[in-house]
Amino acid sequence: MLTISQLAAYAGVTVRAVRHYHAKGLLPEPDRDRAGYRRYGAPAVVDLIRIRTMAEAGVPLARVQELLSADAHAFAVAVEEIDQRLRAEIRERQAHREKIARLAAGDSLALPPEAVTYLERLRSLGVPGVMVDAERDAWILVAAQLPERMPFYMQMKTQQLDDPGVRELYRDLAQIIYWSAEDPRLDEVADRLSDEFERIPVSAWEEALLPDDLAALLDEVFLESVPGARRILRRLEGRGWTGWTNLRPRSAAESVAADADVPSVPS
Amino acid sequence: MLTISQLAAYAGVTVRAVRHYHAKGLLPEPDRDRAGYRRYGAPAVVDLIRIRTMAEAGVPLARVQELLSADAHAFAVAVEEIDQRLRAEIRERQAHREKIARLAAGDSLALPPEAVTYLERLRSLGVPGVMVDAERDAWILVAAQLPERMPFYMQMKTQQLDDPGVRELYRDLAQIIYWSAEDPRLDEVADRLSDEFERIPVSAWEEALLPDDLAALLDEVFLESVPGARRILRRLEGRGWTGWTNLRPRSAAESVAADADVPSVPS
DNA sequence: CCTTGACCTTGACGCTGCGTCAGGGCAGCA
DNA sequence: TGCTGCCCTGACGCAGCGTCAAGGTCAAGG
Repeated sequence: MLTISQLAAYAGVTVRAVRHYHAKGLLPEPDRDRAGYRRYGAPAVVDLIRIRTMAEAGVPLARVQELLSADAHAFAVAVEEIDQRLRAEIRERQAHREKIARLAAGDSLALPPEAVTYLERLRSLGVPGVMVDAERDAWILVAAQLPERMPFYMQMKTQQLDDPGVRELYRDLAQIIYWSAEDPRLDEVADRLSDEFERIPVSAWEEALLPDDLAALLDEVFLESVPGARRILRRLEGRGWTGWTNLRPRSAAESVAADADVPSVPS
Repeated sequence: MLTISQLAAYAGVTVRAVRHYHAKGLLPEPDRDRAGYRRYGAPAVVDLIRIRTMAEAGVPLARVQELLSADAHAFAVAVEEIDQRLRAEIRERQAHREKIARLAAGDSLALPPEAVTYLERLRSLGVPGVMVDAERDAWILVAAQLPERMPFYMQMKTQQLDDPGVRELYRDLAQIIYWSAEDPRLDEVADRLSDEFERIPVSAWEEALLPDDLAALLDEVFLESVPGARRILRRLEGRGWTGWTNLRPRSAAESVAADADVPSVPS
């Protein structure tokens, strides 16, 4: 007769595992000797090896129980199911590998590649790091909400950068992050922005509207990260504009006031 | 300002997950409103999306914490380590798939293929199922203890089956499982066994000895599963044999009595 | 006879990443 | 005032054991 540690040694498992299988009902509790020790016969070793074999094949212990006493058909079904799970887990991990490979390559996983390209272009134009970071955070929010519209937005933004006037404005605009909340130069920048906005046809605003709650969130990012933000917005309002993320001529804003589901573009 | 459910919705996670990240220290606890509710600003959404992105890349939460504030080098090292773990897990699951595929194919995973072949041959010789099962259980024990010697044993047993006399003896021997413990025909079978054993050179015994504890275990299997086992052993002893699994002429047994590490062959 | 060391017993917490109650507070609406 | 819906904390549950903790047993040696 074997003690629990001998049994465990024969099957190549730990004593703890054996007791666990007892507790789970996979292995029947054997008789005890007068000291209360479990005493096993040879069949227990065979049972235990069977359990181990299934467990090592990736079968969850709960299913080992059924499988030990299943007919051929039920067994085949169960095995197929387990194999499916294993395949899914492998695919999952492969996807994880790709993701962390992209992480290692320096990509921000929270953004699609076209957004990364756009941000790099911003940086190469001389826009300060903090500003690019703020812009990046804003786009992370958009990408999380509307991933399918990211290519559209990025194409739009990239096209805007093809205009030298916009590029220059962008570089100058970027500087405001260093200015105090009441710097008078803010008004001048706001006016140049307003002039630029007027060149954009009304239809383009409509196309790029974001859901109102998301827009509010992005406005908040702007207001919190840029000291002069509030003054810029006030000045723009004086020039007939409303909002920032969902920027619109006031007239247009009134006409679509009830409609909140059309996306727009931030910053 | 956002409530916890809004924050969660923006990042595409559950409320429970957000609280979990707070508890883990991954995401800072925000200020509360007067009702004690957590109120989040936009940056929290970005932080949360970052955490989610790493977690979905298979990074354990404990490491997400370090990685969020790691320099480029530490980051690369950590990523490499995580990738290694993922590769290992994929290999593991692929091995599991192969194992359960063999299970589905009807193989007994607890036995090497050559043992399965041997057992099938036994069955095809007309040996009753219960007997083959007992033999299988015995070999499962051996395979678990001495996997590297299984090819040797199986070759040996298979060779024995090439002898028509042995085959016939085996078929007859198999019947004893149905006999009562004191069936007089048992003595006759034991005598035929003894005759057969005498044809085996002493050197062959030595080569096939099993460790004594394993042999004792296998003897127990025999004694417990075959009613007439004890009577057979008594008769064999009268003919000058000792043991069963580690069967030896008594003289040989005495000469190697102190030596317990040499393997032998069961049944 | 006592001690020592190796083994045995049960019970319970720990790890991962949350899901899922349980029990109760707060806010707005009819 | 009650209903509904969201928020709070606290705690258990899941898989498969690892790892104490606190104590009983057994065989051997001094």
